[in-house]
Amino acid sequence: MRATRLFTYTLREDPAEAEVDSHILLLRAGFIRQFAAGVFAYLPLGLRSLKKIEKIIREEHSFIGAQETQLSILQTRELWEEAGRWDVYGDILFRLKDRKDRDLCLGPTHEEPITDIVRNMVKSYRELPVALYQIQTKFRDEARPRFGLIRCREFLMKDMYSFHETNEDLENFYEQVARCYERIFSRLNLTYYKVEADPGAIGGSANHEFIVPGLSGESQIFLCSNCEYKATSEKASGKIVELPSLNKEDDTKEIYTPEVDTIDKLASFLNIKPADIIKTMVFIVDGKPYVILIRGDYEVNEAKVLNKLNAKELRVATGEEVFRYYFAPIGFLGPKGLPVNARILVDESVITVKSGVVGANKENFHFMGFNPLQDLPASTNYGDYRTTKNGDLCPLCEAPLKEIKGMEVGHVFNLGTKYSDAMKATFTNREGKEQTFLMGCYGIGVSRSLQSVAEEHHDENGLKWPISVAPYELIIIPIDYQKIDQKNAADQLYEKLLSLKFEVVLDDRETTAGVKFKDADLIGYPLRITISPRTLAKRAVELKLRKDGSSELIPQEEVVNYLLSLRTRLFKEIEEMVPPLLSLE
RNA sequence: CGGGGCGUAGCGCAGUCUGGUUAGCGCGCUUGGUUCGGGACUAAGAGGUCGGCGGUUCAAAUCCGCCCGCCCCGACCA
Repeated sequence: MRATRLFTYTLREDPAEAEVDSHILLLRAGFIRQFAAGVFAYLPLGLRSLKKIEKIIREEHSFIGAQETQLSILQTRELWEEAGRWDVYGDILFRLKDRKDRDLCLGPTHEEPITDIVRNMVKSYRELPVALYQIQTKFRDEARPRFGLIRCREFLMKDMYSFHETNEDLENFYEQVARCYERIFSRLNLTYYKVEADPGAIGGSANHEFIVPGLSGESQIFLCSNCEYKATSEKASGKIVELPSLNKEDDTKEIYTPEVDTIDKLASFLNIKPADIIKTMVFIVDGKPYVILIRGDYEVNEAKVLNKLNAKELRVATGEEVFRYYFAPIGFLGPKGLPVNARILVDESVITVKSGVVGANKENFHFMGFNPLQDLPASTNYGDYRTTKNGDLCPLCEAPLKEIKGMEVGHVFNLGTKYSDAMKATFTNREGKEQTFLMGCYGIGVSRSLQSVAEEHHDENGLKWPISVAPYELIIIPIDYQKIDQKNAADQLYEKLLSLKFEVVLDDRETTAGVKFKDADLIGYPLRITISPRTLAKRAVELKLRKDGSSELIPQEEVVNYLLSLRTRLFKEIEEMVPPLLSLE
């Protein structure tokens, strides 16, 4: 491609609308262009990189026997109602009507259509397992699109669904997909963590997210400082650090605490630690009130509560509700003297409080000296209902956990029979009986991955694409293309490299060398060849690597072979990071 | 959805508070000349319904009202 023909532009200044480096650079380098909040067009450079990611995804999926399909973006209400999600999915679903006033939506995900196809086509265990994927534009009317391609309303996603006869088979395939994802992210030269995640509303047993660190991270994860344990903040079950308790009181003692209705106020009013307080929260879970006791320095983890109660919906109760159910104002609620039939969940963290402060169920009063093991009924079950915090201990090895922020680029789910049950998707098993499919679903944010690569690989001058994702592998810059000797040398090399299937740009623009260099750095070509009177005098060209800035003179007659082996080497460096495929059983 | 900020040429901005000539600056773009290894210099140009609609006024980018859009911070997720 000649630079004079390349449909692009570069911006010298940062666009006002972008905040994150990778977003700024993708705009400045002419990879993408925004049309509306969370809606982008890909310009030729951006699309080339995106296609490279797709190609890697396709290759890796072929290794695990998955087949590509393309489901419709337009989906019918009826299908969504079958799995009960038309109403549940809410505002995030783009809804529209056709000319006959029928309800349709734009697919935010494709469990329903895929399950519909498979239940109609697969009737026998002999046809299993099946794994189908697609790379397709998804639509989600996000409450808050942000960070360019990171959180879009229209975005590219690879989604795959697998169908199995046995759970063993599903679990085996799940591991293969997880490995497939690790290979893909490795080939994109992304730093990633595979972390245990919460099954959440989608349900199912196993569930892992692939997180790239940084990027003003939307998700928080915990990494063990010692072992391999990694989990999302929702899933992580850190062990509690015991803190010294207050001096033990013989009995609970009522104290006057005027207008002290938060943990922070109470801690400073009594000059104690939040961990000396037992917090009493009220949540409305599927319409029913629940009291949750938790140590004052922890937050209730809503996902864990939902899982424990196998519930769908949860919210913090209002002050009125709390008073109606427990006859005490928010801020002064406590475990002593609650109605006998109250539903109570107690987090394990309260066990570490030997002499705690709790609400007295009366405005402006608390009790001191509450000992859960004595003062709560012996039948109390203790569970994990808290959000792990920085410094909690690893559940496997008890080393401190550290919290980092990151971005989810991939997710693998063991769905079990959630959708196949709801949609009556069955086949005949080897005993001749009807059985529902066991399903897995697996996603990669493709457009999000593109920006993640840009985020990890850039510097103050611009993008630094790994060769596997670069829109072009190489740019040839003749300092002055109008000079006949430079032009000849550049043209010759360009033609030769094209014939060898190099992805090469020739910067034939009539502009200064500085502009060409700046643009090359900004766009982030991994390799740059400079041809100038200086180099030609030595019958050589200059080769510069974007990733480390190193450069060397290469004799003209050797440059083609040198580039061929260099390209091979760069790909090899990436391949060496890729974990091996799991053997197929 | 709540809170904050912004909308003036392809991009970045000034002008708005305190209404008043032909709405300005830088980058980019066009043409000529001089340059030519890290975003050159110079001369001459082109490019605007000042987000939209309505109102106030002799007069509105500027004041008032309504609407639309974009960005950031929080509740959600690939």
